[in-house]
Amino acid sequence: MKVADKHGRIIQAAIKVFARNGFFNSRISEIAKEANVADGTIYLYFNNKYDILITIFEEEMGKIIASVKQKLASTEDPCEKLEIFAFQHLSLVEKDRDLAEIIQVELRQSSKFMKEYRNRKFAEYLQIISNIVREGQEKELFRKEVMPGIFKRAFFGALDEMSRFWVLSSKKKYCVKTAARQISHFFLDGILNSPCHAPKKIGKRRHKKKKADGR
Amino acid sequence: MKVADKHGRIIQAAIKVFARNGFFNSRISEIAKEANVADGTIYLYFNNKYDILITIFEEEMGKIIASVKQKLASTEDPCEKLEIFAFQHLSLVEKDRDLAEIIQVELRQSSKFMKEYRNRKFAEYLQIISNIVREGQEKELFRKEVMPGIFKRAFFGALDEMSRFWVLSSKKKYCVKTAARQISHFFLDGILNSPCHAPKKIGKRRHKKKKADGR
Amino acid sequence: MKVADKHGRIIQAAIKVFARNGFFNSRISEIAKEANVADGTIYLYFNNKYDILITIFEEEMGKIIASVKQKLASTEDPCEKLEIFAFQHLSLVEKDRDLAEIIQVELRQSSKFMKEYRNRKFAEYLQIISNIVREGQEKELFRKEVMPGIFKRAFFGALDEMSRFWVLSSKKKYCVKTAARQISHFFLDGILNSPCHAPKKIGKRRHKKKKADGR
Amino acid sequence: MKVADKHGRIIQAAIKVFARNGFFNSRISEIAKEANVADGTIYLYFNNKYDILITIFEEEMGKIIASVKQKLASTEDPCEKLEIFAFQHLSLVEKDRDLAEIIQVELRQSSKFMKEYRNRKFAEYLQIISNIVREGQEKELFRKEVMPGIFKRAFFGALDEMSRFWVLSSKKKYCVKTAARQISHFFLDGILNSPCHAPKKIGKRRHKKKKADGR
DNA sequence: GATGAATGAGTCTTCATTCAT
DNA sequence: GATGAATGAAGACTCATTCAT
Repeated sequence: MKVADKHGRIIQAAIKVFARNGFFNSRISEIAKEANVADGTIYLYFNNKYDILITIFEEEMGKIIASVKQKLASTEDPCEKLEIFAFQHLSLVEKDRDLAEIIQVELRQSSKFMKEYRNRKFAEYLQIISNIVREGQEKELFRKEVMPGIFKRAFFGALDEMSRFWVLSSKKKYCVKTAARQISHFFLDGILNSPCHAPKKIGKRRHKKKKADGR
Repeated sequence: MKVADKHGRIIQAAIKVFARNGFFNSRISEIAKEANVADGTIYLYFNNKYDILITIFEEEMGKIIASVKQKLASTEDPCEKLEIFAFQHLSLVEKDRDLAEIIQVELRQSSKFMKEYRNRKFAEYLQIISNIVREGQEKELFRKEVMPGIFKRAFFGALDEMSRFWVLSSKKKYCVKTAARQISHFFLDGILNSPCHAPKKIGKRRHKKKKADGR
Repeated sequence: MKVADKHGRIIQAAIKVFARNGFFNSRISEIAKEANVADGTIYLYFNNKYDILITIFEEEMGKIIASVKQKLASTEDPCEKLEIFAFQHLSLVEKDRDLAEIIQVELRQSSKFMKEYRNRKFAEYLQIISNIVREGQEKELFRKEVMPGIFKRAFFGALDEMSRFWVLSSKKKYCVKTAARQISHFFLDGILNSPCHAPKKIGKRRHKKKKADGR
Repeated sequence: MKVADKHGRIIQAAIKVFARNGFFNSRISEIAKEANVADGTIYLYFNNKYDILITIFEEEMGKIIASVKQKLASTEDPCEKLEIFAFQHLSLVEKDRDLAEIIQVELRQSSKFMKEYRNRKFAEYLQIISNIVREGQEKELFRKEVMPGIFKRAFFGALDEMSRFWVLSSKKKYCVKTAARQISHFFLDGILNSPCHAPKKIGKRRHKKKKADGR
């Protein structure tokens, strides 16, 4: 029960408190109170305040990555995979807003160490996306010009901004499913009505030409 | 000779210092030193440390919005507009990394006030994107199913994450032009090689069908 | 061995320091040093510097009032009571100069809150005097024209000024007993050599008449 | 006109501001504003903030002493003189509450310098009272046992406390004339109903005897 | 292991005072 | 003389961390 796992209780309390106040405006004493633990006890489990933040990231991101990877295993289709990724990402945000807020907001604090640390751990998550892209390109489903290194960021960024919307606004205009579908379709099909899809160099102003030919 | 404009000097110094250390790890005295000004002088121009952050956002976002809007006026084509927006956004990030870092990272601090404040000012910027989308839809260039409220976030998020890459990594693998073009093309054309573009309800798994029809 | 009662130690230290420098010229760090306590420890027991002052007043005035009331219980004679009050008041000042100085001087700081606060607590002390007067009037020992509301202030003021003399001058020309006796006699018998004591309206210039009748 | 006498304007402004906030809570800039003068200008007329306080005391006490002495010259009767003194003192307080508040409250700040300084200047005022007493004793109007050094403080203290009542309470239950008369009568006649006024050693419990002889 | 009272380093902010104009 | 922008010293208060129990 709640009594035993102090480590876990502290982490959960910290997630709640950090999400509520932000890392810098959170007090160790507040976390201790929330966890029903003495202030000093926290230092039996963590080196310092910052270490709690790192640990949250480490443990929770690990879970997330594992979970997403597992879900993706259900299909071979890169298109589907992208949509599944989008759906999973947004679902997680919806399910655990506090955690999402911390990963979204608090972990962007620009402590040099954090920046690098986060990047390393984070790269793993982004990698999932670029792997899907490469897979799609190998299967000749996705265009070769698409640069996976750019795509992974763009795709993640789109989801991330969408979830920030939820995290910060607390009212949810769109349902997760709709959002996940819309976003993955943006990236799969684009938003153009009926583009001419002859393979072309990305970077040539194709749609300008369209305009020229009468549209 | 000391430059007269203390307000401006303090803002510039603060941008530099906040970018270097983060808001909470920055000291007023450091900003003062950087601005060649006495500590107390800062309080002649700003109410408190936080006020400096707000002011940076207010003034600089104002400039950015104005600048972007002006650039967009050069064309009528919504497709081009998106690419221009992307290019402008990324260029600004490249030109003033410190400022970009602050807007990217520091302004996400979760002070409840900031969250709301930032959102308000920020909405203006996002609005530019959704207006382009609506314009494109009116001209029947963009699909009707695209929800501008989702698109604006997805598009901005893609650019934002891309620029975080620059801000945080400090090495730049891709040039701005390439990135801007790639990203706007993701959203215009999608990444699929030769999709079937009969208008369809977004939400129906179109690419699933493709799979079904033999691909 | 360090004494356990930190609250008490801080109060005593503060009395000493406030008396030495005045409230506004006293530093928390000085009080902490005097109390053999860390600066921060003070804030475990008091909300702020001002709160220490308030607490001193509250606690010590409580003791004083209780002590005086107890001493007064030893007699029924209002005349004696006045002298006892005078003696007690001056004795207390003599015994604890630092405390007396604070009550005398520092608590007159004109913070609007303090003014009112002090008055409330203080009224209790003055009340003791006016009650003695009313008692004396009921026993027909004291003249009916005497207004207890004025008398209490006059009597207290006389003692108060006398003690300021001690507090500020640090040399004591008169012994407490003498001063207490003189002052209570001023108020009981007046200073006139052989006045005509037919009951009269206070406010009629009695001593003028005397002059008229040949003196 | 208001324009010319900056010294006077600053003094008047300071009296108002010090009375409102207390010395330590008053800002030079507030005084400057009240006096319609630049902050720096104050330092053309005064050495520092403290110097303003001293000057207020010096100049205003001078005026008060002169004024009181003049009024006292109108009679030879020590009894009358005491009542005149009381009336004058209380009238002054009523006329200029701000000034009274400062002299009452602010000048009691326990800066060592102020304490001594105030005492010196103040002694002059108290001297007036003890001189009246000595005069009365020489004329055999007042008892010889009365110690002028104690009396002057007691009498002044009574008036002083009475005026604090006005200064702090802002409502005035008793009129100045009544208060002045009551207080001077306390000291002239005492408050006993019909004391036996055979000259006696002050210090012998006379009123005890009364009780003994049947009252 | 657990506690929470105690610590004291660290910083924002104020404001009397100065001085170039 | 007058100004008021600029200065920078100083201090109340906070809070992460420690350690005796």
